[in-house]
Amino acid sequence: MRSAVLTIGNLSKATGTKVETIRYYERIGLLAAPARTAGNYRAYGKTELGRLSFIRRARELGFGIDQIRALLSLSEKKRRSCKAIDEIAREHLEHVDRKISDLVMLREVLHTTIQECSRGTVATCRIIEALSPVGQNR
Amino acid sequence: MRSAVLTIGNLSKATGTKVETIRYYERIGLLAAPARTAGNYRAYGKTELGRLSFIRRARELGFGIDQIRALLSLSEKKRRSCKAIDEIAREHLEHVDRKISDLVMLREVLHTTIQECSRGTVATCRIIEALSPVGQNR
DNA sequence: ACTGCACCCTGTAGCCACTACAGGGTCAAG
DNA sequence: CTTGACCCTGTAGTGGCTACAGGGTGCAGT
Repeated sequence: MRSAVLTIGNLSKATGTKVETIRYYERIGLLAAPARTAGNYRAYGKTELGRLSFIRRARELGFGIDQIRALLSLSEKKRRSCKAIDEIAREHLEHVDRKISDLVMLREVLHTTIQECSRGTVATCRIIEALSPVGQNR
Repeated sequence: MRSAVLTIGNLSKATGTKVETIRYYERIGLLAAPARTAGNYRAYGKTELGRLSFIRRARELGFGIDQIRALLSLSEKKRRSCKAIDEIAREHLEHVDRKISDLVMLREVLHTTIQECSRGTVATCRIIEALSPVGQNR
């Protein structure tokens, strides 16, 4: 039993990817079009399983499709320096850092606003007041 | 000079919203269709300026369109309790909190992975290794 | 009166990364 | 030989815009 053939459903379960998503990855060229069975079913092997697992892990880490494309292509050039890979990862880390600090600032404003809410009527609600332009709040 | 009439471009500048976005808000019913001039230009007044400012502030705080719809409708019922408003805001705060903690966890994994990178060749790159399924990394 | 330009109009398509059908075909178990 | 789980293609929808294309309007300068 060498490298069983996987249907799209098997591959889906094995990688935790929805069937539609796998077909989507094929459509956008992230996965190559696989061999087909007599009944026109997609037939996947270990190679595709590996590639899809890689993609999923990278997605979980928040990499974008184009970044993953680059990572995949770089990962095949084993003897090259991994400088380019490092750069993609660092760029992404910076992106995540920026996103976190944006959200933390937003959270502060939101939290403060909610804290100030008097639990009274809408007319005196500080949340609405915070959103309303000056002098429009009556 | 009582409440000058604003063109869509004026409203755009006054609120920092792109013209296309204003038209989009109209299309989805977040802004009412305004009066028109003889030449079929949209003619806005203070009311719309106020409403759009409100929407923009809420968007900056990350509220979704449907939440803003609810906030706008609630904000008109001045004598009601602001409980429902408080709830929307709290729900959104929770959402933001969850997003932050997800991103912080992700950041940790990413950061650790990058730290481990030996700056050698792709074959020994820890970033690629972290993404590769077990036993696929050679 | 004419020209040029900035602005406005509608309608449609694109972005990201999927997700969700509709309307059919295939395959294995009972 | 039927049932039901799976598979196929193709298209449209999600959120919240953004970007055209292909036209019309308004006003300042000449």
